[in-house]
Amino acid sequence: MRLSKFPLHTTKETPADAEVVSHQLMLRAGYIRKLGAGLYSWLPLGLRVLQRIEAVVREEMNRAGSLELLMPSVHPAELWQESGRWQQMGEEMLRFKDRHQNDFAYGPTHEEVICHHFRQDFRSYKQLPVSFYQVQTKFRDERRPRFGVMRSREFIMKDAYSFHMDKDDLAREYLNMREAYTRIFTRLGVDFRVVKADSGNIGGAASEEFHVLAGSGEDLLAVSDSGPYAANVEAAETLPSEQPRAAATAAMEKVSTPGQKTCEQVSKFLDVPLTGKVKLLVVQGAEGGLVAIALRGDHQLNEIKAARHPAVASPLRLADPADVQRVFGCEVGYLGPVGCPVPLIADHAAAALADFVCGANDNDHHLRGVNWGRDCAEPESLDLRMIAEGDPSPDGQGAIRFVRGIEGGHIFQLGRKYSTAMGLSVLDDKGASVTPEMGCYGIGITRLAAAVIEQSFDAAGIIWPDAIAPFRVILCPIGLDKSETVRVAVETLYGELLGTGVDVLLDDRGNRPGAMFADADLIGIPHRIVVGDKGLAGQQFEYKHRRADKAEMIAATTAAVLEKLGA
RNA sequence: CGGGGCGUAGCUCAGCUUGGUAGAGCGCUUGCUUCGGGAGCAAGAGGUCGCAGGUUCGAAUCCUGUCGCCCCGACCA
Repeated sequence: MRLSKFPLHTTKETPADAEVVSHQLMLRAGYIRKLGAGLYSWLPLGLRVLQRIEAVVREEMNRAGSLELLMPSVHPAELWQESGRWQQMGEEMLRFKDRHQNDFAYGPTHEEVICHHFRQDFRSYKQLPVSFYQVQTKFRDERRPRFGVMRSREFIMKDAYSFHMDKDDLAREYLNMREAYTRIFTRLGVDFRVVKADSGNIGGAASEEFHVLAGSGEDLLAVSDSGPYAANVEAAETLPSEQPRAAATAAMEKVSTPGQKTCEQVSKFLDVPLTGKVKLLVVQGAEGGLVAIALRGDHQLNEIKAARHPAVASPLRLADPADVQRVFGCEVGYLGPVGCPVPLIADHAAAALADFVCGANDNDHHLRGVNWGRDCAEPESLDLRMIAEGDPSPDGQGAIRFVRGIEGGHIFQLGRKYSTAMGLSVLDDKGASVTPEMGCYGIGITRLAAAVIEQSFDAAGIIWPDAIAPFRVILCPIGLDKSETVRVAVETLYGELLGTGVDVLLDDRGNRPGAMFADADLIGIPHRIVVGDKGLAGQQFEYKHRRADKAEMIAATTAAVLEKLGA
């Protein structure tokens, strides 16, 4: 491609409304342009990157035995009503009516649609297992789109769905996809981690996320400092202490704590560590009523874990303070397990405390020297809290530290949630009806483009890995319109590179060298060849990798250039 | 959804407090000179000041409404 015929719109100034570097650089380098909140156009340069990513994804999906198809982005409401998600999805799903006043949704995901097609055509165990994928535009009406294409409303996703006769075969395919994803992320040249995940409202059992590690990532990951453990903090389990609970030594005592409502205040006021305090959160119960949850003072509730408890309403909702006042007879801030008027469950760490401090269920008063089993009922003890930095890794190897990641892929074993809801069934080899097991597997194509940049840039601009660079090499002729020698040399090289199938960009705009180099660096082409009279005098081109500090001289031949490109 | 902020030239922004006929830098066009890390000089083109209403002799500026965009927060005990 000749830059004289390729619209390249770069800017020196950083757009005001871009927060993260990937967003800034994609705008500055002319990869994307904003159309509205969470809506971006991909300019020719940017589209090339998307197509590169898609190509890698397609190759590996095909290799893994998945079959590409294409489903509509607009879905009839009936399908979503059938699965129950028409109600569940909430505002995130964009809904509209057609001219006949029928309801439709712009598909945020395609489980319902693929299930519908499956039941149209699949009858026999002989047709299973089967796996389909598509690369399709999705729309999720995010409450707050941000960070450019990293969290946009419209985005391109590769989503795949597999169908199986039993759980074992689903587990096999899950591993197959896990390997395919690992190959994809490796080929894209990113530093990534596979982490245990919560399956969210999509439902199902096993689930892992592929995270591109980056400080600007929106997800917090709990990883072991010395073992393989890695989980999204939402999903990270915590272990009960191996030490038995200490024996009670203190007598329970009511103390006045006027105005001390938070754990921090009480801790300071009574001079006891946060780790010696039990706090009580009150949430809506599953069947009306309230449920109390006891946590150690320094711990945070994990809402996902709590909502899984059968007595707790799902999704989790904190109790209205007025209801708490009515039932407990005191303000939130003075709640405690002694005389707790509602069912109580406790996190392992809170249940392991002895001689602890807690609210007295009486305004402006707390209790100290409280012990489970003696002063109040022994609680049901389970894992309810967020994992914290410094906690032992749940697999017993090392301690937890937090890192940030960008979720680029997610694999699920869905089980039969959708196949049941959508009425799928096939006959097995004995003629019995079986509801197939399902898996689903997603990769955020547009998000990955941004994620790669978050990991690979410098002060001058983007640094693309070879695998997804819009062009592999850029030719920068110095004094193109003055020197016939340069013109002939660069045109020859350009033609020969094209002939070998290399994606080559020729900067034939006649710019000054500084402007040429600045653009080349900003748009992030990994290899650069400078052709100038100086070098040609010694039969040499100048080669520089985008990451290298300095250029080097190579023989002025196409073969020497190809060798540098690793082609 | 709650809170805050911003809409003025293609881009980044000033002007608004104290109403008086619209500005800078970058970019763009033309010419000359330059030519190995975003060149210099000169001459130009380019804006219904988001939109609608109101106040006023007069509104980018004041008032009301509306639309769009950005940021923070969304659960604490």
